[in-house]
Amino acid sequence: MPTITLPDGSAREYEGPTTPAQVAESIGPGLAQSAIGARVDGELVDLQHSITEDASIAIITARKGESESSDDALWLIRHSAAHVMAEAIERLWPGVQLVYGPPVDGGFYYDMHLPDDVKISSDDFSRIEEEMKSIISENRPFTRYNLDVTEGMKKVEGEGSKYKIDNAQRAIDAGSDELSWYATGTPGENWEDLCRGPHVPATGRIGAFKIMNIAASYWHGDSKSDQLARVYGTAFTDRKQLKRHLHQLEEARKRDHRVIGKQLGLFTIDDAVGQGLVLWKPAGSIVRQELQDFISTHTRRQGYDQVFTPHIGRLELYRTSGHFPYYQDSQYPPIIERDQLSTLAAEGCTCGELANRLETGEVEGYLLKPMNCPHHIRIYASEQRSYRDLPVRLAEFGTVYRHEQSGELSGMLRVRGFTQDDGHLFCTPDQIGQEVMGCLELVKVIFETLGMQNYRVRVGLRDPDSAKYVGDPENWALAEAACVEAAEKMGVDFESEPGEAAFYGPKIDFVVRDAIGRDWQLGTVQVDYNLPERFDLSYIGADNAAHRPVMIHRAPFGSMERFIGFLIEHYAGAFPAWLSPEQVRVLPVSEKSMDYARTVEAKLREHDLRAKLDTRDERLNSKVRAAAELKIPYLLVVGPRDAENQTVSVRAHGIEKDLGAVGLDEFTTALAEEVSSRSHGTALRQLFPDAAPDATE
RNA sequence: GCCACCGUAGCUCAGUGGUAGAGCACACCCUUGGUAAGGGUGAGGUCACGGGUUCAAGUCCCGUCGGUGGCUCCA
Repeated sequence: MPTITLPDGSAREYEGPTTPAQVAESIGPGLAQSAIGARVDGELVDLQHSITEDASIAIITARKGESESSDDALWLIRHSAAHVMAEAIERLWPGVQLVYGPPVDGGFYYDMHLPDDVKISSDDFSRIEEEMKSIISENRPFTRYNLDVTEGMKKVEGEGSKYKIDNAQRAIDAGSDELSWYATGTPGENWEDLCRGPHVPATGRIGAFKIMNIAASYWHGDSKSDQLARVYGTAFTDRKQLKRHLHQLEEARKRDHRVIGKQLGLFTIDDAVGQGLVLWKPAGSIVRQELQDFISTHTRRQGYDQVFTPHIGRLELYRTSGHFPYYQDSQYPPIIERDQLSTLAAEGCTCGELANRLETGEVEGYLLKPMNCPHHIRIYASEQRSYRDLPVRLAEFGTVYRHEQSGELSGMLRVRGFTQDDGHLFCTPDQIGQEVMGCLELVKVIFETLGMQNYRVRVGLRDPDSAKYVGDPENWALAEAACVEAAEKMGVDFESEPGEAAFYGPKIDFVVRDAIGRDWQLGTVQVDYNLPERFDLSYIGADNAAHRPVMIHRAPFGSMERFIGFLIEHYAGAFPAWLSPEQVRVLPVSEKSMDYARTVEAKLREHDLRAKLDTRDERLNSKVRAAAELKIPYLLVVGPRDAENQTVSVRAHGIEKDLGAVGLDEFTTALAEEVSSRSHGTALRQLFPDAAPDATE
């Protein structure tokens, strides 16, 4: 006689074993009809799941129309849609071997191994969808049945798919004492798949779906293993939700930094220069320079010293640091002097030998620097250091080059040449805590100014069972505690991830998500015991003996390329005035007002504002439109009335109307103040308190 | 790097093996205007590159380069 507790706390008793379906039925026919699954004691299950003991239960329903379905509901629908898609594809292309088909963020996919003569392309999507529609319209029940491990393995092995055998074996290895199948219909008659479930009660409950994309994947995520085809789709309770989802995807694509970067003339990547090498156009350079100035102001306040170092360094330097040859694959090849090359060529040296000799140091060369730390380390080592000098904090916007795999390159977010807001701190072990804290404070100040709230913090700690780490365990414990404490004090949510530390020390990473849903690591703070050792760094302690300093690497924003790529998407190109390439544009109503317009422009420039004048022979409508598309924060319309009164008629980005006229001096002062305080929309709020305060966000 | 798809004017994109297209942007002319495209005229092309098939290739085939998405990688 199980007692079932509902989410509202009420309890019901049932005769003998029951199911979520029966529970829903007993509550009401409406609920029974819209139920698609349940959580029993927190576990997601089928409606037919057998409940034999007291349990708490929450019925999962598919909400229609405007209200959004819960994550659980979408998970069930998408997982079930993956099955339907797999069945459809198997019908269309017999011989396809299914591998694995889970729901994911925003949809689902199914990995499959295609016979050699089968290729699925986006042209086939409508056929797949038609087939799926027919399966859905048959409204066949998802029917689960279980076999014990022996029987189950016998069945899977009999069917002979190595992928399914592997899946079954993994389930058993993970501790399952039985294997389960889901048939869409009657087991033995209809299509079925090895699957742990759960699913919606019947195919008809998949309200709306769409095949989105096809891509390749590797079996077990191993690039040396079988290549699989991955078909992506998405599914919702009904068409309305699907339509809204597709619309959101379209809107998100408009924020894509590559699209906006082109529209606003911020940057370009030119094949004539090279893959993954960003050319900052004048407008983008302004954004970058402003941001660098901003960051520099704060690092100076934190006691950093600015340094500059060259773009290349001797190979020996990187042999010492260990970067060469360990990361050779992702470095541009070494630069070897011409004389040396000719000598080697004359000796008949092969490429393989050359590589060997470069590695051993018999042949010397230069490396396009993959990291700034060795250069900074040599600056530290250039003087004798006392404990009184520590921490030494060196900062540089240092450009590094990494030969990333071509398939990885993506706009400004993954490039081959990039400038890190790099810094290296050399300190005593007991200074680590305060220094890590300082790094996080900097991040916090800058993210707050930029209005960035949607970032995650990851604290990478060592795996206690692994021996791959350098440095003594006591120091590690100290450094890890410092990182965790700093993250806690920063007051943001963070995840501790054991095993994610670098081999040389724990780290804190900042992760953001781009317009199309991909995660990117921006900044990082890393404690390092390794490099001071490798470079034999020291300082003289109070005891007059030499001691080893600890290094902290920190690039709180990662690279200027990635950070600004992300920032473009964050603002959808509508930068706050202080960052905006063009802060204010003057629009004369007609040529007759051109003289006054020039006075206005000159006045703005006197206040160091980035102002431009639209001199085109166009109507005002056209000038407003052009400026609005460039997302310029402030537009000043000037006509005869304004000339007479020494006023400007203001329009602000995001507010699609004339806000009214204010005195030229008044406007200029207010905007100059907004810019110098790096605030967002203060001039607008000051001059036009009635205008929507958040409209420029 | 792997797989799939894509590459046509500065940009966004049409284009059925048979004369290379549109809109925007650009130049010039008309227009002198008060808040998201005033009108006209014109210029602009090695259809990514290299081979091949064909009487004929932007279109079909092969290769190379580049881009996009995913996978893998990321000190």
